[in-house]
Amino acid sequence: MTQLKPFHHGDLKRVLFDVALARLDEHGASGVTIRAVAKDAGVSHGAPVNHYKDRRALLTALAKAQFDALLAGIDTRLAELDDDPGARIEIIASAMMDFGFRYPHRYRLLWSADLIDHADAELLSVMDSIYDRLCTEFSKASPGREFDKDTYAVALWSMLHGYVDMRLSRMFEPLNDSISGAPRGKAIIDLFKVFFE
Amino acid sequence: MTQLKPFHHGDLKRVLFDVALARLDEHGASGVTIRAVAKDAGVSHGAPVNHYKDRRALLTALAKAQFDALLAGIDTRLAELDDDPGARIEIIASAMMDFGFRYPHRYRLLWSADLIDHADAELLSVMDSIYDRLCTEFSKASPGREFDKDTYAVALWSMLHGYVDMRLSRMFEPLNDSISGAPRGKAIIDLFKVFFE
DNA sequence: ATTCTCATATAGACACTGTCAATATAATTG
DNA sequence: CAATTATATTGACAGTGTCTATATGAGAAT
Repeated sequence: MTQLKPFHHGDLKRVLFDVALARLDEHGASGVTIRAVAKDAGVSHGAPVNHYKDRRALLTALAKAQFDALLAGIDTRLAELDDDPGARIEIIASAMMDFGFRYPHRYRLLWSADLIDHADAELLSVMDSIYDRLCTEFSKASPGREFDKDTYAVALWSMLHGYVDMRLSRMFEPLNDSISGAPRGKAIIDLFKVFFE
Repeated sequence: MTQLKPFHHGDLKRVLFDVALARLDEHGASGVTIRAVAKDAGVSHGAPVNHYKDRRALLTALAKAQFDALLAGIDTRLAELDDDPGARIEIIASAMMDFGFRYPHRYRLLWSADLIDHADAELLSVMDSIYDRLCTEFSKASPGREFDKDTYAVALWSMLHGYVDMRLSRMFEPLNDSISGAPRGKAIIDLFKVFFE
C-alpha cells in the first residue's frame, strides 16, 4: 500500500492513457487533444507533459498498446490451433480484420504516421513480431513456391490492411458487399487461400 | 478578354488550389491550412471562404482532382493497349501504385476521411469510375471463376492500396524489400496475376 | 525534525489554427 | 447613375500544442 498514491493525483499516467483511449474510440484521433484529455482527467492542461512529453508521445503510447493487444489476440488464437498452416494463417488474417472493424479509430491510428512516432523502437518491435507470425506460417505452409514467404506475407497483410482501411475511410463501400450473407472481407481471405492451401 | 481578371485578385480560386496543392506536396495535408494558403496566395485569411466554404471543402477539391488525374492516367494507358485483360489489369495496378509512391501526400489525402468529405458526390463518382475499370477487365478476363468479378476487383484494389498505404506510413518497411532488383510492389502484382492469367 | 532535491502540478503566455461577423470595395446589373 | 451582388479585409473568438515560471507534494539526506 506504499505505492497506492505515489503522487499528487495518483497514477495520473494511467488515467491519462485511459481517458485518451476513451476519447479515441469516441471521437477519433482528432478528439485526443492534450487539453481535452487533461480536462477529462481532472488536471490542468500542463500536467500531462510530465508523463507524455507531447501529444505525439501520448498517441504513440496508445498505438503501441493496440499493436500489443492485436499480437496478444493473434497468439492466443494461434495457441488453440493445431499445426495446419492454412488454418493458422486464416486465424491471423481474421484477427487483423476483426480488430479493424471492431475498433476503427484505434486501427486508423496505427497507420497515421503524422500522428504517431513511426520510428518508435517498441512500436516497430511489436510490428515485427506480428509480421514474424505471418512469415513463420508461410514458411511452414509449403516450401518451393513461386515467391518467397516474405512476398506472401506482405501481400496478405497488404490485402487485409487495404480492405480494412478503405472500408474505414467510408469512401469504399461497394454496392453489393455481401456474398450469400458473408461479408466480402471473408471472401477476400478465402481468395487469398489459393496461396496457402 | 472580358473574363481575364473577373475580380479583385483575379482567378483566386485557381490560385488557392495551386498553392494548396504545392503545400500538400511539400508539407502534407497538415500544412494545408486556410491561413497559410491565403498567405501564399497573397490575400487575407478571410478571402478563401468565398471560394471554398471551409478547409474540408478545399481539401476535398484537391482530392477530387487527384482521383481525376489517376483515372485519366489509367484511361490513357489503357487506350494504348490491346485487348489482353491480364495486361490491362496490370496496367491499372501499376498506375495506382506508381501514383501513390510518386505523390505520397496526395495519395494519403485521398483516404483521409477526417480531412475530406467522403460523401462528396463527384468524389464518389470518380472512385466508381476507377472501380469500374477494374471490374470491366475482370469480367472480360475469364468467366466462370470461383469468385465474382467484384471480389477480384476489391481484392486487387485492397492489396494495392494496403501495400502503398503501409509503405507510406513508414512503419512497414520489410528489411529485404527487393527481389533481384525489382521492388516488392512488382512482386505483389505478379503474385496477384494468378487470378487473371 | 529539518533541509534538500526531485517529481509533479498549476497558471499564464505565445503563436498558431478554423470560422464567424462586421465592414469595405470592386464588378455587375437594372 | 443607383442598386445589387460578389469578393476581400479586418477583427474577434474559442480552440490547439508547447514553453516558462512558479508552486507544491514526497522522499531522501543530513
